[in-house]
Amino acid sequence: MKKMFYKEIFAKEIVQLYDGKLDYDDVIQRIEIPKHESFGDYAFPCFQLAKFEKKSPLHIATDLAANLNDSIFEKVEAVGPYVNVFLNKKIVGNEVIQLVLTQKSSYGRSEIGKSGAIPIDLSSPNIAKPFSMGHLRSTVIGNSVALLLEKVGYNPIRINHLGDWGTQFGKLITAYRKWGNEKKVRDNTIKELLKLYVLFHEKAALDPKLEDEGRKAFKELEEGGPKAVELWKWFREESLNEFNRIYELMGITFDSTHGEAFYNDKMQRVVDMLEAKKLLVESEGAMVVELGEHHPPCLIKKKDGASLYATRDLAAAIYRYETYGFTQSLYVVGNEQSLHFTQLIQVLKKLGFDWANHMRHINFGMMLKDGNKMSTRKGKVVLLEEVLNEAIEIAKANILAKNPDLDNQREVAKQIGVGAVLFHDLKNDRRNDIEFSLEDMLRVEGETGPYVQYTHARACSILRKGKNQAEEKAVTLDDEEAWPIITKLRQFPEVIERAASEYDPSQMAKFVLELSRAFNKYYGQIRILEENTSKQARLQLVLTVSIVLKEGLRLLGLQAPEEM
RNA sequence: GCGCCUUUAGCUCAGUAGGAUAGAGCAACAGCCUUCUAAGCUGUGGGUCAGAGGUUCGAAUCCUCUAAGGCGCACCA
Repeated sequence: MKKMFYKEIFAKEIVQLYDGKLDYDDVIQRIEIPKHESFGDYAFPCFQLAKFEKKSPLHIATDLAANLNDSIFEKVEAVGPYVNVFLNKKIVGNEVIQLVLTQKSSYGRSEIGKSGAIPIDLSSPNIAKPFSMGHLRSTVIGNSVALLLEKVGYNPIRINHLGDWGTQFGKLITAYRKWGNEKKVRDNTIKELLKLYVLFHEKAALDPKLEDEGRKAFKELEEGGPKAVELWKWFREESLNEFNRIYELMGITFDSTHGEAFYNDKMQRVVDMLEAKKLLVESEGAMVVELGEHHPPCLIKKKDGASLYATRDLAAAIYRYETYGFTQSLYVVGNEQSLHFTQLIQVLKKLGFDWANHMRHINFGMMLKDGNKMSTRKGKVVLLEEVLNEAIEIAKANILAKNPDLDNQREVAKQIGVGAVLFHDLKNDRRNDIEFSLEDMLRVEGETGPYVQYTHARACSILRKGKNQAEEKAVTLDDEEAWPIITKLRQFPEVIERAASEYDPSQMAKFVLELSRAFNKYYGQIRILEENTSKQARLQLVLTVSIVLKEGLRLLGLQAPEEM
């Protein structure tokens, strides 16, 4: 992958001027990108040098500025204690544009990951419950993290660790046996099951004995009781049908859908290992692993002998290591489970598995409703499918109003509606809690997915009218107004690297917004299709923007329609 | 009670591993389509960066304390 080393050139020149007295790595770290365009493309603050040079930073800056010269710099100036350099817009602009034009959608790809396998635990909805907004976050963030990691050369393995096991199914089976109606459930599975689940918790609050009954039913299931298993299979299958519809809408696929139940026969081995290492102790009737003063113990077996969340996750972690030989193992799961993952990693380390150090909880904030957690148990859920469909309807209405002759209206409306919802979830730091707001989620103006998609479609429209002249031979662009676009295009590979290494799609979301803004501004200033000597160069710029926007959107899991 | 996290414009958030005048979007107001997609662009107003100390040439950013809010802390996942 060819890279552009403008910053490195700047750093090298400074180091040379100080002839061994400065450390290159130190200098490169200190170089910053100024906030204001008027301060140039890179800046070097001279405060640190003042100490051993025994001169004022202003003095040093002036000296440095006077002695720096490289054809790549258009201007070097000292402003107070800073040395600001301006890159040669023609040379750099041209290099960037040609680079993107040759590499196309692989621009920004790297091999940092060396094909290392990274299983990513994402989405993981609970069977027999509706796909809620909460699971949207895991799905969308996890998918984008996978795409980013793939772009930097890793081999991500998307695992949908379905919540298809556990006491909750005992509860559900109990509820179904007591109050369920087969026909109703058959007609409207998820909604009816949710009703039963909520009902169970309402009744259990009054009659604690129900909880025991639920636990007993789960025990029956875990021991393979045929009637319980039959019900469970039914609930699972119906739920999967519903989930698959949503995944298809969002364009997300998985490499594995081994849910928790898959580990049912793999848990005994974990228990044996723990026992062999004498880590398992009895506490209040349950079997636990003590984790010292700093953490509460990790529950492995309930007093009735049934397994728990941690038991299954331990088995899954080991299975993943043995199956994939991962370089990292990620869990895209909400903040509220951070204790669970620290316990999980601690227990694995106690078992002597060094690879536990490569497990990471990719945590994210909760979707709140009126400042509080949404709880399935209380029936407080917003259904993702309904939100997606509403977003698609809005997109359809917009198309009808703005571009009624558009082909493929259904498909485009889907791309835009889904794009709005996904982007809304990705644009902010994943660790922030987000207050559920249908209004915000369905917005299509401003900092939104549709805004970026629109910008891309706009660029495509110009290219169509430019009759592909952009594809022709290299030419030189000399619009000052294009510089902010060039700057953004240049940063794309760095943004990818950073977003991938920090598992942070929001950086990519911000990037595509900024590139869109830069392009839309340019669009307002320059008449691209005007017949003159600049036309072809401008069209090339437009082409690069469309390539990078499309690729940026793809890395977020969004489609980029060419017309909308 | 213990642990983790959050607090920046009316609202939602950025703020590049401490640096030059704290930025966007939304909302409000005022402009821009006979000419490349107005899901766009331009402009105006709006801030004691929760509060108090400290470290530093320099703090929204690091440290300490205080306040408010959230999440977690044994047989749910």
